[in-house]
Amino acid sequence: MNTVSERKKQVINTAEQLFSQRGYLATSVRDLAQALGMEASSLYSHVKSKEDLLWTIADRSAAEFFRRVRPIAQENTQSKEKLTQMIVVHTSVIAENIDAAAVFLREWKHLSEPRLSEFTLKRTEYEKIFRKVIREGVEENLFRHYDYGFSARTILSAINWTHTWYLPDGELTATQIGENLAEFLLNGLIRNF
Amino acid sequence: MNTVSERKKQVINTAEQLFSQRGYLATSVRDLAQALGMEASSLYSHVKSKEDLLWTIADRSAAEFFRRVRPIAQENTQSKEKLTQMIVVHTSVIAENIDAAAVFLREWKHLSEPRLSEFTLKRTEYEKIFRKVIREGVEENLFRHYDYGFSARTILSAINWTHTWYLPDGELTATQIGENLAEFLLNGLIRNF
DNA sequence: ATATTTCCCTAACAAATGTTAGGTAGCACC
DNA sequence: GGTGCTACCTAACATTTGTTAGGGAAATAT
Repeated sequence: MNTVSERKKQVINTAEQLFSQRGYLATSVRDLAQALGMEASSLYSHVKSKEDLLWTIADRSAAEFFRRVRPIAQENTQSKEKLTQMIVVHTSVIAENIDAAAVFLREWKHLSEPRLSEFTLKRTEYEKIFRKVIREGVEENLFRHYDYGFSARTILSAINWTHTWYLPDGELTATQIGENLAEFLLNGLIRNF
Repeated sequence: MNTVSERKKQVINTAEQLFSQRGYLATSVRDLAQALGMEASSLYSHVKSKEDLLWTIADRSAAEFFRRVRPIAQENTQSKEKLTQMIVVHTSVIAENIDAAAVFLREWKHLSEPRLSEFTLKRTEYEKIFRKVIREGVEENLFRHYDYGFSARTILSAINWTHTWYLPDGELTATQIGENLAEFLLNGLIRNF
């Protein structure tokens, strides 16, 4: 019963694009309807409310990050390898779902309670995955020791911002960008001799 | 003739706070007026339009980043020292003007033309300051070579995100956070032996 | 053939939006 | 004592907002 009709998928897709490009508040229900070639009220055959759409998009995007990144953190390999892979894959998730990711990263603030709290909780959960691997690396004496939250947030910030300039048809593939990011963040800008 | 009345300063200040906390579009003129203890229409004695407020805040914030960071880039010291200082000072500007910086970083998208273009131009200008110092470091064979835009954006993203979690009364001062960031970004997470 | 479901419509709603018009009370200055 | 300025007011405006009510046509299922 959790199947989503084809038309509803189109609605969600279009919403992702518009929310991502213009922002959630700057996108009216009428804008969205027009982009779909229907009247505003017709949207309500597919969706309970505008905020429901925002929630759907944000929640799915969150789920995708968990689905792809968590398994890596649980592997039994070196923390350096794991963190590298996590950075690469996180970058890929952004690149492959660029609009949804933008909504996930920027528009979640417009959720109202209790979903807002639920969402921020998930975000913290996700950050913890990174913290844990970083802690492992520190305990192996491989990573420098900063506050774990600080390290995790710094890394995630650097990756997340790619959503503002990543071009699907640019020179670099998402994986290449991810690999560059991983190298940059793990080794720093300064060369070691 | 460029003096700003005391009351107008209060208006701008309050707008900074509200735009930063709730977002530009989510803050109505009536919200702002209420926070100032006046009626919505009274705001227009001080300000031409709501968007004018946004512009004022964003433009001033931009000016402050230029004013504080550009001189460092022009110093005649080692690129490593310069970049470190630029990271520290950029972090301080955010911390010292946390609301204005948040508006500068997140809400500028709601400017309309021609100011939108003017603003994005300034942003690119600012990024170039970082690019130049990074290029210097690469040419001195001190920094690793990535695309200069990539390096600049990665560094700036990591710093800029601090605006979401920086607490004026937290454990770390802005300068300490900046120094940590500089060390992290220049040396990487991995220890060198 | 009938019933149900899917998908969309027109029309309307109350509320909120940014902004303008026009006015008033208090103050400073000549 | 009049002039002008500052800082606010009430009232109203045209639009836009998200959403609901109620219905209709076409496809699908029974």
